[in-house]
Amino acid sequence: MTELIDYPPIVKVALDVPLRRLFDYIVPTEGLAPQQGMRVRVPFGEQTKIGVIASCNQQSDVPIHKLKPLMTILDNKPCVSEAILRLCQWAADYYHAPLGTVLAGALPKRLRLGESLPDEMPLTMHDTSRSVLRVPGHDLNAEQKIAVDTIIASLGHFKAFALDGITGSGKTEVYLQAITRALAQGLQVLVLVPEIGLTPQMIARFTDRFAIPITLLHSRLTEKQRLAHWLLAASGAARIVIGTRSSVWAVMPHLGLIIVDEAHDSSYKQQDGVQYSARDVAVQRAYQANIPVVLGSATHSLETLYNVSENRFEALSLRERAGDARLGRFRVLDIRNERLEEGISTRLIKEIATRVEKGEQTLLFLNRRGFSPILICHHCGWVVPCPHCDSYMTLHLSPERLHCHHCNTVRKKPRQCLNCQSDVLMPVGLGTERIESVLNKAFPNTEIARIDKDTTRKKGSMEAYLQAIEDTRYLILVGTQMLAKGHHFPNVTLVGIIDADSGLFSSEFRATEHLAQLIVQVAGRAGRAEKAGEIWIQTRHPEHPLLDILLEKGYHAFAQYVLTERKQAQLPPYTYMAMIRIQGRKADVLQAVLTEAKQTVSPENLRAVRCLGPAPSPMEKRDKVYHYQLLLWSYQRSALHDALNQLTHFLSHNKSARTLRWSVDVDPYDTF
DNA sequence: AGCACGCCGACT
DNA sequence: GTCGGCGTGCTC
Repeated sequence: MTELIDYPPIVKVALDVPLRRLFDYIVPTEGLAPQQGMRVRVPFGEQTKIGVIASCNQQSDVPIHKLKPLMTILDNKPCVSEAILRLCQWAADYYHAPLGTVLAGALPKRLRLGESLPDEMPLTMHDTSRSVLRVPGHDLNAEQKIAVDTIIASLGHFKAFALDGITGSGKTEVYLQAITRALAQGLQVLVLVPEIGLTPQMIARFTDRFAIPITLLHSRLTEKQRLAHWLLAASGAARIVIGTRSSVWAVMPHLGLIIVDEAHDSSYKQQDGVQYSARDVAVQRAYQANIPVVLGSATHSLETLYNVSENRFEALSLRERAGDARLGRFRVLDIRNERLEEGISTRLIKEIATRVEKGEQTLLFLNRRGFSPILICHHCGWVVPCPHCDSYMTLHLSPERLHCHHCNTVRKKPRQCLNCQSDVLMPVGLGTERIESVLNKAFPNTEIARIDKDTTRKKGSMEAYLQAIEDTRYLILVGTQMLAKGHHFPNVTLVGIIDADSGLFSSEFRATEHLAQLIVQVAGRAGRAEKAGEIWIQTRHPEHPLLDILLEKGYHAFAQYVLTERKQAQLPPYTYMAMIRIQGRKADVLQAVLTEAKQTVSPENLRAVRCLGPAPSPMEKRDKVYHYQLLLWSYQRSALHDALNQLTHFLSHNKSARTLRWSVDVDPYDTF
């Protein structure tokens, strides 16, 4: 036993390396006492790294001669609070990610790089006697009042709410009044939004209402600003924090309420690195902190609606449309055998023309940018491929080029077919640019705005477009679904969904859900009091049951129908799904590694977990790299979890797998 | 992920 | 001769 007594104090440190374990270091006798959540600088191989102490005063499994002493303890009090460390530990476990990587995503870059915390944190303001309100709230209708009262009554304990409110139903007013009460109790409030640039109207409502500063956390901040704002939240001085995805990790010592606005939005799912869902992490955070969380949306995800039906979440409904807003009318436009002008039916062109004459705006959606997805030889059928991917190059017109949307390769548009030297190369298929050009021909004297990734790349250009649209400087707007997020366009009286069929017949299992969300979102965003908008949907399947249910009975009936389909197909939310993705330069190696990995899952686990693959990803080769995947799903979360543990264990230790890139995606958003 | 080490090919 | 390609191994 003497060696136990003589064993020096050690700390377990989480480092941002792709190794799913902690590293033990000897604590030098000099200096400050280490505590959980403090940052340390440690030697690591030939380098030094900054990590976070995950635990203290523990035994090490590593022989003492292999342990190195840590270099410095960077903090004199924990930089990561106990609550956030616990949340990160949960996430590391749930998403099968290294704790150090999760923690790295939770900290501002400057803290990750070792910048010291200020000695004196800003003093915390807890003057609850002073009013936090600049102006009193609006009068509430009956449903709003129930919602606010229910949320307020749950302050102080865990409860998850699905606040269901169409645009204009007064969801934001419910947030504001619930927040007012939380602030009056001296609590901090965290508001998550999909993209800060798309919510200027909401932020304006907050700053107009509250006399206290609103602290923002989003990607457009400089690192210096981000650190300052983060510190305000961590000190408790910031009472209201509005932020995007990664703000779900912000240290907030007096957190009392979390709101996730537009909770169905896909931008809450991180698609690289640790593939977490900020919506789900927010619910877990509320659970751990024993506080309420409100998920707000007009088109809740099927997961959320399922949680409501299972009584895990409580539904709060705002069905009345407050004030002057009116929901648009739907029209299904059967385009079978119709003459199409570059994808747009003459009927839709005519409808646009009547709006243009009246000076009203039209909004057209197509979820593909560029001019045309392929360029094909009219004589031999040759299509211009991407040299690095298993895909074809998208034709763009201004500037004229071929562009691969998967690896960003750009090349000149060829004059002739490289196969048969024919000079008849035809663009096939639709993109936003093509829609724009046909409308320019049809409406030569009308201003047309195209809004997609190509036209809004520059900082502030989206905001500029939104302002110009509000000022009716454009009568026709063409865009991808980024145009559908967050804005209300009162002068828009016509919305066109150019291609509903690509959503109805996609191989992605969430495609119909996303199409329905888009349709309902745009229906709520267009129109005003005296003139409700019309939503025209072009399809070759006007009798499609999903379209019929959505338009006749609404999103909820649609959601129930799709849920029964998901149940029959054994898909989420009835089953739990995960995806292992692996990337490398040799397809056969990827296939072999995943095959071997799959074989290591124990038989008792495989009985409860279904495993599909290994298979090449939908686009096998992307940017010179091959992608393979293993799809797993189970009725039992724990069985899936165990299988993932076995797989990640194998991949971490297997010789050929260690040199490859691989990732785990729990609750994948798509199977791509 | 980084970084070192080590073994083969084509260049000042 | 050696510079540098990337396969292999390791990080408390």
